[in-house]
Amino acid sequence: MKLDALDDRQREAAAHGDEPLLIVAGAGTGKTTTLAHRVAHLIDRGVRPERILLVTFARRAAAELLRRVDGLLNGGARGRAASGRVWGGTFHAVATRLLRLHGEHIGLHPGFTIHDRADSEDLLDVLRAELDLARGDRRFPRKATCADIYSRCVNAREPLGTLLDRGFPWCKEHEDGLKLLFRTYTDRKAEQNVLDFDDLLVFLDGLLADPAAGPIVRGRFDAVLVDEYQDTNALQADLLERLRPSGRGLTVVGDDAQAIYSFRAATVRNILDFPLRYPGARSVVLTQSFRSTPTLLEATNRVIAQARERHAKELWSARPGGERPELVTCRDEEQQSELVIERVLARREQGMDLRRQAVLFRASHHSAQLEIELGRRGIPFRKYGGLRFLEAAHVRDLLAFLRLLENPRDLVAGTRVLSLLPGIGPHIARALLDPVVAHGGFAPWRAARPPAAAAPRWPALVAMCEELSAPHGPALPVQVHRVRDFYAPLCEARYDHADARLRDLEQLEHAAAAFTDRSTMLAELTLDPPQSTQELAGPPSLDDDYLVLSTIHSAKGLEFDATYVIHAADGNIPSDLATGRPEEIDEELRLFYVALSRARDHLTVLFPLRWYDRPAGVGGKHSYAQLTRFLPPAVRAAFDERAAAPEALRAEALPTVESGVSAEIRKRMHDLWS
DNA sequence: GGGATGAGATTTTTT
DNA sequence: ATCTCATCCC
Repeated sequence: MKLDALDDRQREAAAHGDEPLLIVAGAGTGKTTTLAHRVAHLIDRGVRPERILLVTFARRAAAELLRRVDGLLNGGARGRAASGRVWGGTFHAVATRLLRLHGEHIGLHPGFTIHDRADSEDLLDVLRAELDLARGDRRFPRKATCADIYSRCVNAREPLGTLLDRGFPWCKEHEDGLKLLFRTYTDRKAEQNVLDFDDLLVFLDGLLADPAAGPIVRGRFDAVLVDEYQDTNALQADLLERLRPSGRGLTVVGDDAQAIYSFRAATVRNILDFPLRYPGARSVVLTQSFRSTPTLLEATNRVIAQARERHAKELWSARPGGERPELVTCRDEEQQSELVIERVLARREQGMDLRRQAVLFRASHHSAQLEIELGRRGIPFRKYGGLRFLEAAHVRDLLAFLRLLENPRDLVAGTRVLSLLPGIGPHIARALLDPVVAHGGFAPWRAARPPAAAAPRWPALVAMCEELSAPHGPALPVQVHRVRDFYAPLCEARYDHADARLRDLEQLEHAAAAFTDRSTMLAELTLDPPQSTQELAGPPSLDDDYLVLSTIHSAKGLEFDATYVIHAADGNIPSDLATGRPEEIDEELRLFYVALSRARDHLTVLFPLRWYDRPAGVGGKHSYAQLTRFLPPAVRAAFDERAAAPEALRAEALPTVESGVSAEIRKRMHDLWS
């Protein structure tokens, strides 16, 4: 195994022995390369690939890493199939696999279905109504807030009371109601053989803690490697300790300067305290950037230096100088889009593919105007983050059918399916589902009497459910096809643009062929949802070129030759919704840093002066924005500043010079109070 | 009890 | 613009 492609520190990390290892890897310092070499090195030293567990933040990251491991090992016979044998995936995906294999040891039926966030919210909503919590003069938290609170308690391992005090003071008065709700929620999931995202981690933790089963699961692995460790939460850190109690064989990689998932209960303490948790741990810090030019690093180093709490580390680069980053002030959003498109096309002219360029933004809707403009000009793009394929109602409908077939006791899925029929709402759905839950199959429906409006479609539904839930039913694409046929008229009756929606479902039918079975398909779609319809259709071909649009969160770990960070106005970055506490502002700063540090050669930060608060309606309410607080003069000095159209700015956007009259009026108003 | 309608509040990031 | 909740009619 050759490690000479690495620099000294990378090599030290890759070839490190068994003791716990922390790799602090700044942006672009070759983290993936190092991790790939470490995995290859382990295999080369005789560790069997199937005894290596590689936990990444997204499945794509695991696949990419293992591809590189294969590349490194290609010479030796042992490595040939490494990518297929190493355990790779997110915490949640790995937990699903282990629980299906070993969950029965702790009384978990392996046929469980998984509720995603929206399903959890639906169930909480039903229970909130059932428990009559919405009664009373004080408004009970909405379902999304309830789900948020629940999830944070579980992932941060924090009692409800203190969590409410710190994060949700306005919900404190409902503490008892929330406790009751969460108790009921837990019981109901158990009855339905359903696990939510958090349960996957909780039950794996329980499995590992079990005196009989724990050693068996632990014994499967010799090495555990975790990427993006700065974005793990307390529960995940405990899970790792259960997996490697002494820390031997454990490698974690991350960068505290890029911790951006505290809203999901991630805590930067995990990476900061790793050496305390595992005494004798080796720490390796990577600071040489192989990505950005020194001129860009000069700017990004200054940005992150503003963080209140951090491990100081200056990134440096051996690359030649390069172009200074630009900060461009625009009149408004339209001009910002103009400018981005102009730059993007100019760079494409010079030979830089669209996919080497990315537009990044804080919130998903920040790209709406740009998307329209790109569409108008026929410039292909792919958007990552924000509303995704799986969140569309028609896709959720179809998957609810499949989940009900997989697990007839899944009441959330069942309610969704039955409510599609005319005349059936939550109450009747519940009455029809109860006997199915008791029986564990659809036979009770043969004799059921649905309301008259639903009666014509009923026999077809029952026949379909019985046929497709049978142990040796038809092939998966055929199943999806059958469901789609049944669903089509319901979809047309219910939604606008039904034809476009049904085309999406056709895509889903094609995609179904790639999965071994229905259970796998459901789990994989839930745990790693396709970002778009295009992505579901398959990986883009090589000659397929498109501009990347992405939320900053979804751009984590990626790099581009040129990046454009749009809407760099205070209120957007940092988000107005996250400026309450100093820690929140620090996280927004790290988020801005993540955005800026994606660039290899060219970086443009854009700031539109005029900002529409609401999607432009009649009259278009707007206000004038301030530049993000993260670019004070001392930091801006590392940027080239320019205004997109100075004359336009003078004309309407900067009414700062007061006339003598207004000064006089102000003085009078002032004197009024003295 | 289902479903349409309208008023009022809320609006980030995602496994 | 979208979600949530209350009201009213079938």
